[in-house]
Amino acid sequence: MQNPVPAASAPGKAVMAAPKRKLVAEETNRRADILRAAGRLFAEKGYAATTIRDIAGAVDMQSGSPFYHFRTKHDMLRAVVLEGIGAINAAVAQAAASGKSPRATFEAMLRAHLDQLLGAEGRDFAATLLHESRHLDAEAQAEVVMLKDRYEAMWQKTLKDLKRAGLIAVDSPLASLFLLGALNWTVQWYRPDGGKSVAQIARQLSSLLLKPAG
Amino acid sequence: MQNPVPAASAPGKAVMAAPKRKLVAEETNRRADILRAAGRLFAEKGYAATTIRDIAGAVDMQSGSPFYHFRTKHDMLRAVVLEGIGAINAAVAQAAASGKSPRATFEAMLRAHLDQLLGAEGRDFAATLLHESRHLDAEAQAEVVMLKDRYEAMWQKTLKDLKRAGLIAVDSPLASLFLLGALNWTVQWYRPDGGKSVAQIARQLSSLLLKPAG
DNA sequence: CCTACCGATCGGTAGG
DNA sequence: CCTACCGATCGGTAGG
Repeated sequence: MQNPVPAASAPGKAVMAAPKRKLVAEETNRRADILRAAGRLFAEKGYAATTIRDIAGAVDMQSGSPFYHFRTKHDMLRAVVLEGIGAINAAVAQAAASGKSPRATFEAMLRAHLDQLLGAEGRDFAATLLHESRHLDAEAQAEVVMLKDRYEAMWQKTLKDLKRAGLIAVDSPLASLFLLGALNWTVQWYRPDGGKSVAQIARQLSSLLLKPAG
Repeated sequence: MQNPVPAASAPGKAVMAAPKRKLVAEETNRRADILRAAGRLFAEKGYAATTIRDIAGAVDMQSGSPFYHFRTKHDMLRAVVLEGIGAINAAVAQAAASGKSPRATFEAMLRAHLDQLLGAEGRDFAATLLHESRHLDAEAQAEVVMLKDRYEAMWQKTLKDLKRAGLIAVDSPLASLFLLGALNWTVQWYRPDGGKSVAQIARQLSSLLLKPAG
């Protein structure tokens, strides 16, 4: 949304069509490069301790150049955080709609959430979402809160399904918060080269909360 | 440990004893004031976004004066974080040694942990411990990791006791991590003026994890 | 603990 | 997207 097409590539004659398309794609990639680098640095050092020069250097730009793609540093944070919650929401919603049994659906949702938090593609966006959202301005924070509420409601609904199926004793909102806490805390201790896979962690959490099968 | 007695209060004659003692007490209080203010600001805005001028202003000092009590901003962070983990450790260890039944001991430990995280006296130190420790240097981080490991071992032992008493199905290290995640995540959603008290939260988490009584 | 200050660094911009 | 730059702010210090 920010400078999707720079002023430099103003509309030209028909002969310009091909180069223009390529330019747009390159610019989009550059923007995505900056976002990935910003996400990694925000996750590693925190938003306030990350400088524009850090981000620019990570994508081999000069310090003023990121501002061609983003208006402010704050806009980068906003984009990273929204990417984080968007990816988690999409992944877990897909798992929730898989049409399997309540227990299998629940485990698929746990896996999806953990994949986003711990997997290489999503973890920097997720960590920034979890730890740096307070640096957003009030408007962006309200946006994030709305998306978070929607996300938590999805888990609340899943707990109700599990209760109805007799697989869980309590489906209070508090139970959702405990569950999300156990999930989100994994970013503090999970190591990719540790003994446990994401699928194993999901299964153990499931078996801790649900009644034994059969 | 940092400037416990400033050079200004060098040993004098006997007549100096009383004023000197008072001076020391005042200086100690000033240091504690700074630490509380730093904890609050670190918890609210994060370490990197908090300036020495913020902290000095919060205790009505000029911007250079905190350095009379602390060598660097980093030393303040270290002191805040160590105060945080020290207080949690002490509170939960006391609950663990209460000599009650396994279930009652467990609930007392949950309450103690949550009191430190959510209560007015400890929450800023605890939040700084949980969210800002990454800004510590390697040496201080190792110190914190050691204390954290000791703390987690205490919970691990408690889970083993519960297992032995037949109150819990699984006492793996992973279960400890899930439990601590559910506990530590409360700082993200708990509101003092919300509907639930710390004791209620502790009881609900206990009943979610333990088998029904009797 | 204050006054007065310093060098370094920061987010952002004008003009190309 | 780079060059060159600006005003603001930062952690920290010397001297009292």
